[in-house]
Amino acid sequence: MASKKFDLIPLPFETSSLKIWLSGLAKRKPNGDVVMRIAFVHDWPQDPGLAAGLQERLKEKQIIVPLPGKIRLIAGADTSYRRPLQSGVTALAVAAIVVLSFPELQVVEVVCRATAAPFPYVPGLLTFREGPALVKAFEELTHIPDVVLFDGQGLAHPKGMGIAAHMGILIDLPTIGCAKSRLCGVHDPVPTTKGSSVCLRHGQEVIGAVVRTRTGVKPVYVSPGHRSDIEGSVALTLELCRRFRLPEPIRLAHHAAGRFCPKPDEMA
DNA sequence: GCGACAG
DNA sequence: ATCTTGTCGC
Repeated sequence: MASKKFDLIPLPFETSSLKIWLSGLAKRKPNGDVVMRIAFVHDWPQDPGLAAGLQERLKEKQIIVPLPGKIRLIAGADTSYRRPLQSGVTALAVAAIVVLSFPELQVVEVVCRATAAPFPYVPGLLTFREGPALVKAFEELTHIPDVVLFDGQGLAHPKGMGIAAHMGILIDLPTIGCAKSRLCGVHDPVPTTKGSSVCLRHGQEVIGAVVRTRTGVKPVYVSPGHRSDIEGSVALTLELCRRFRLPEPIRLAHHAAGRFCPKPDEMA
């Protein structure tokens, strides 16, 4: 459940179960709880070829547009792994989603869920390893964020369908990809001062930006996922980097996923 | 054929 | 990502 490092606060404004229920992005669980609804549901292929094919079909649904003008809730999502209790068994993926108020950045909600992760890590197919756990976590979220940040690429992916883009289409919300290293694309050297950024290109197309979030510290790779654009993604990412290299939502999600201890009965 | 390669 | 303690530096 919630990581005890955080103090969950009540929202200082109107965002309730009623609101998400009316938005159409919610569903009611058997136990009565109103939580987020996954807008696009699909099976998780175990075959790399089918996975790549699915990315191409999802690409047609991707929309690159400016972020919403009013942002009150921002979420960060991250996944950690835990070695199986017995060797030779499938690894466990632990997904965490932390919702923060914006611009205060107070923790509003934390959800952690674990699932088996049979799909191996393959560059370009990261979503098929982390996606199942992330979807399970999103289905328990009781607050609908205005934008979600992921620890990986969005548009800056060989097929333009990095984990931020893929998940954005599944939850039908604005998303941003913020990766710690490069997957593809080329770029000029990034000025060493905080706030500097250069374009990340793939051929003649600009697919994202390399952003210096801390002076003298390795830059991060930012690219829009779904319903967001490059400029807005870079600007918001910088606003979310208060004292560290990574934006606060992702840092907190990373921490939450790492310390979560799943009980035997709460994994798929 | 030889590298590169999110987490 | 994960296996892992201490340690160098701002």
